[in-house]
Amino acid sequence: MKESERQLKEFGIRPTAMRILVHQFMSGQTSAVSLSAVEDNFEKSDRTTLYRTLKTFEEKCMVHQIDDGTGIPKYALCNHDRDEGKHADLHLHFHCTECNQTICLTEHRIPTIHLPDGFVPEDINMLVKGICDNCNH
Amino acid sequence: MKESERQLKEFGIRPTAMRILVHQFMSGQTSAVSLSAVEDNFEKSDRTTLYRTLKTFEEKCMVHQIDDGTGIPKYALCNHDRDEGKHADLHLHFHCTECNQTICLTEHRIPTIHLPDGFVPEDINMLVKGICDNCNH
DNA sequence: CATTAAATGCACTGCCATTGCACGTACATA
DNA sequence: TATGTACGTGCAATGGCAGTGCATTTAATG
Repeated sequence: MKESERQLKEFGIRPTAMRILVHQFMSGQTSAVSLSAVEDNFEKSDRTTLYRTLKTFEEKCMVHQIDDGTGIPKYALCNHDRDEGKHADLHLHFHCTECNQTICLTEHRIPTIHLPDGFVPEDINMLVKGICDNCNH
Repeated sequence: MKESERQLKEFGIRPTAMRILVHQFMSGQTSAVSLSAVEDNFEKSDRTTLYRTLKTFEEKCMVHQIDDGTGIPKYALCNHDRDEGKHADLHLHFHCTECNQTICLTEHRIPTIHLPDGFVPEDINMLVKGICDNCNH
């Protein structure tokens, strides 16, 4: 896909074959993916490469890392439609304890929080665990 | 302290010497502690014992586990003053990226969230990262 | 084509949660 | 007091997964 290549360039990432494939893969996902998941999808490639690929994507703010409480970091493409600046991941994340999938609820902004005096917030992470729509039927 | 012993019994935990000590230790903490932190404080005892001690405390709902994004689980005594039922940890957690401490902001309840249709919430985790009061001076 | 930087693959380290097993200790019951 | 049983503790080992160092390959540039 030329589209993936274009996107990569847009974020200042050199569009290598591997990176294009990984981007395509992530574009096709409805939920966040773990490194292992990517690994399983590209058995030909090395774990380290994929690891660093995701890191690069993250540094360039093309994907954001999600901590869904499983201890295994997940990654998802950022949604830059709405201009969220550097904090492109300031939305709600939902982790389904049934199917073990983690999805971004980009519609649901994290409500503003008032902290005690002297506390300066820099990043906010909000995670809801439960049963997702799919598993509820 | 007889107090720690009393508390343990109250939660249905047999008050062994080790458990009493761990409880006392946690009572004296202002921030959440990791297993390693407890370990460092009780060099005489075994890591496994402390690990299982914390697990037991958690199962009996005397402490709650906190995921502060560091990948290392932290534990803190639950605040049962306000009756939160099983969800005694439904408050905000703050992780200071400077001193690396994680504290419970029990005053700050997590705001109610409206999820899309079909999504059933069971647990909510909200974490703010930033600079704490202490490190700000 | 030559030079240089970046990307990739391999081997390895290391942290830390978690588990299996054996031994010790408290508690209940006769 | 003896004895059995469940629970607590300690040791050793496993295993998952993040992260790193280094050598090799690939791509970009003049």
